[in-house]
Amino acid sequence: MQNRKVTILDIAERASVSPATVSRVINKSVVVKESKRKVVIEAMDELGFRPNALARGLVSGRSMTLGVLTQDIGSPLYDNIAKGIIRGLEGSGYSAILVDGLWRENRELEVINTLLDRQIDGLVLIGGVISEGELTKLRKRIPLILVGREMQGWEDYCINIDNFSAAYEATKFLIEQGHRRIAHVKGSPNHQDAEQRFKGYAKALEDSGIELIPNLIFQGDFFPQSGVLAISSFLERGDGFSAVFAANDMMAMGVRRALYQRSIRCPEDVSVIGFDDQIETAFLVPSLTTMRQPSVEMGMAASAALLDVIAGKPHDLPIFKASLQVRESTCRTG
Amino acid sequence: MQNRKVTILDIAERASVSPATVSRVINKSVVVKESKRKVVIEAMDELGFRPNALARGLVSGRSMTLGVLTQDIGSPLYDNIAKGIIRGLEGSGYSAILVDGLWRENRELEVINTLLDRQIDGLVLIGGVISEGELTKLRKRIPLILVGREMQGWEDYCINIDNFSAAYEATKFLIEQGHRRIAHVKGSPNHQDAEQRFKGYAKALEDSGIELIPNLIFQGDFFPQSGVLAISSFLERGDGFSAVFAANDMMAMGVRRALYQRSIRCPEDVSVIGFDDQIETAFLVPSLTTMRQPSVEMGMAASAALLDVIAGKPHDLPIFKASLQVRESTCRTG
DNA sequence: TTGTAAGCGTTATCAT
DNA sequence: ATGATAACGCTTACAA
Repeated sequence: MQNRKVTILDIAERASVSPATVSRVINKSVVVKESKRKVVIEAMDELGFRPNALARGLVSGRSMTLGVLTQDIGSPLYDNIAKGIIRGLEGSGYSAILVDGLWRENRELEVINTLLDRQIDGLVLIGGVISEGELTKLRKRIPLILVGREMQGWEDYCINIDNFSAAYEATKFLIEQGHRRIAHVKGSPNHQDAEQRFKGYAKALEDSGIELIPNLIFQGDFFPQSGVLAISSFLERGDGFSAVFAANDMMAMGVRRALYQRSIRCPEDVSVIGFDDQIETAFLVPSLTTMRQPSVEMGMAASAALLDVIAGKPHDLPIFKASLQVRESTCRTG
Repeated sequence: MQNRKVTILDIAERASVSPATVSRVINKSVVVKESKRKVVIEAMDELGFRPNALARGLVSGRSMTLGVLTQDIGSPLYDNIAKGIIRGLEGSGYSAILVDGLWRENRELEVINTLLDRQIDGLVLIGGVISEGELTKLRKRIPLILVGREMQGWEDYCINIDNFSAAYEATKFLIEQGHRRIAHVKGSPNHQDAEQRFKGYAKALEDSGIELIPNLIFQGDFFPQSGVLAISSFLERGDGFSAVFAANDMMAMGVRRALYQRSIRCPEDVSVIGFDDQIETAFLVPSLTTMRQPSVEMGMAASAALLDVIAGKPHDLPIFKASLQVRESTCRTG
C-alpha cells in the first residue's frame, strides 16, 4: 500500500549519523550532542518515521504491552475495571491486549498463552476461575496483578473489596431496618465474589440470631432474568420475606421487576438491595439501594501497581472499600 | 525469572532437523515428512516451546494483531460491539489491542499511531470523530472497518444500522399511538448517530404534519442524568408533551426517573421510548420500549469482514436493522 | 523434502 | 559522545 517503510537506517543516513545514535535519540537513553539530536529529530519528522514496536520488543525484551484477561466483556462491573486499567496506562507507553476468558478455566489458560506468546510484560487478571496451582505457576513467569479475586499468600498483588464484609454490611443494614426474613439471590457458582457475598449474608443473619432459610436462597447468574426467577422461586416455596439482597444490581433489577409484576410494592412490601452500583441504579424507580464498588479506581490501581512491579519498584495497593448507597428501594419494616 | 527461553533452535537441535523445518511444522506452510514432523512436535512438547509472536511478526510482516479503537469503555453499546469483535476473532489466531479514543480526535489519532507502531494488520473504528480527511489517509495505510459510523464512498467498509430510519420509525410509532407533542433528548453533539437520530425524528414529525417545537428538544450526552435535565427543561419551558423519544436507553431511564419524581405517570401521562435495547431495559418498571440495535452481531461482522479484507478475500457485510421493541413505557394517547 | 543463510528493524555491547 | 556490529527469534527465498 505504501512506498516503503521508513526505518531507523533511513533516518541515520539522512542525518549523517549512525543508526545507534538515532536509537539513542529515540530512547533518550544516553546523552546525544544537541546539534546531532536536532538533525535526527528533523529527519524523523520529515520522513514521518515511527519506530517498529515489534522490532523494539524483540531486541529489548520489553514489548510495552500488557495483557488483560477479563471474563465477560459487556458486564458493567468488569468493563469499568478494564476501563480503569486502560486509563491507568495513559501516557505510560504501554498498551493493553484485552482477552475474554468467559469464566472457563481452559479458555483462560489458552488465551493467557496467546498473551505470553506476544511477550507481554505483565498481566492483569480480572476475576476468573483459574486454579491456585496454575496461578502460582503463572506468577513465577510474569508480573501479575489480580483484580476482583483473592489468593492466599499473594495479598500484595490482589486488588479487591472485601466482599464478605460488604455483604455483611448490606444484610446488617436490612436487619437494622427491622427485616428478619431476608432472601438472597446468589451470583454465579464458582465466582469467588459471589461466594463471599453469600457468606457475608449468612454471617450477618447468624450474628443477629436470624435463622437462614434455604428456601429464601436462590442460585442466580448475575443476569437480570435470574432475579425474576428468584422471586418466582421464593413465592412458590411459600416462606414469606420482606427484603431481598441480590448479589449484583442487574439481578436486583430483575427482582424489582418481578415484584412489580406481582403487584408487590417496593420498598413498602419488600425492600431490595443490590451490589456494585452500576451507573443506572440511581435512576431506577425506585432508585436502588446498593453497595458501591469503586471499579474504575480499582482498575487504575491495578495498572499503576503492575507498572511498578514491572519497573522493579516497590508498589503499594490502596485499600478499596465498598460503601453503602442508601436509596429508595429499601425502607423500615415491622 | 526463568532459565532461558526455548527457541526454535533448541527444538531444531533436539529434533535433529534444521530451524527451517521446525518453522515449517509450526506454520504448516509446506509439507514435512511425517517422521520428522513427529519428532519436532515431540521436541516442542517436551521443551514447552512457544513461538515468539514478536519475532514472527517482525520477519513475516504480519503481527496477527488487530487494533480496536472504541470511544468509551464502559458504555453498554460500545462494549457490546467490542465484545462481538473480540468474539469474532476466536480461533483465528488474531488478538485485539483495545484503545479508548474518548471521542476526541486528537486522542484518537494519537492512539491509532500507537496501534500502527505495533504493526497491527487491521483496524476497527467504533464511532469516533476523526475527520473524513484523516480517515481517507488512514484507509490507504491499513485495512479498516468502521462500526457505528458512516463515510461517503466507503459504504462497503461500514457497519451500521440506519439511525435515521430507526429514529423515524420510533417517532412514527409514537405518532401512530396518537402522540402529537413528542419531545426529544438528543445524544452528544458531533456524534454521527445522535445527529441521524435527531434528523429521523424531525422528518417523522414533518411527514405527519407536526410542527417541531424547539422547546421540546434537549441537548443530552447519552448519560442518564441528561434525561433528568431534559424533563426539567421541557417542563420549565411550558410546552406540554405526551411522549419523549430519548436517543439512547440510559437517557430514557433518566427521563423516566424525572417523570416519576414529579409524579407524572409513565406511560399513562407520558410515553417514553429509548434506543439501543441494552440488557436492563426489559426489566425496568415499566419496561422500556426501545429500538434494538444488534450490537454484538455488528461487532462479529466487523471482525469477520476485516479478516477477509486482510486475507485479500472478498468480504460482504450483512445489513443490520434496528427493530422496534414495544414494551410498557409507551401507550396510546388522546 | 530439507538445509543454508539472509534478513525483519531495532537495541545493546563494545570499542574508539 | 559516537560508530560498528552482534544479537533478538523467527520466516523465507534459494539451493540442494
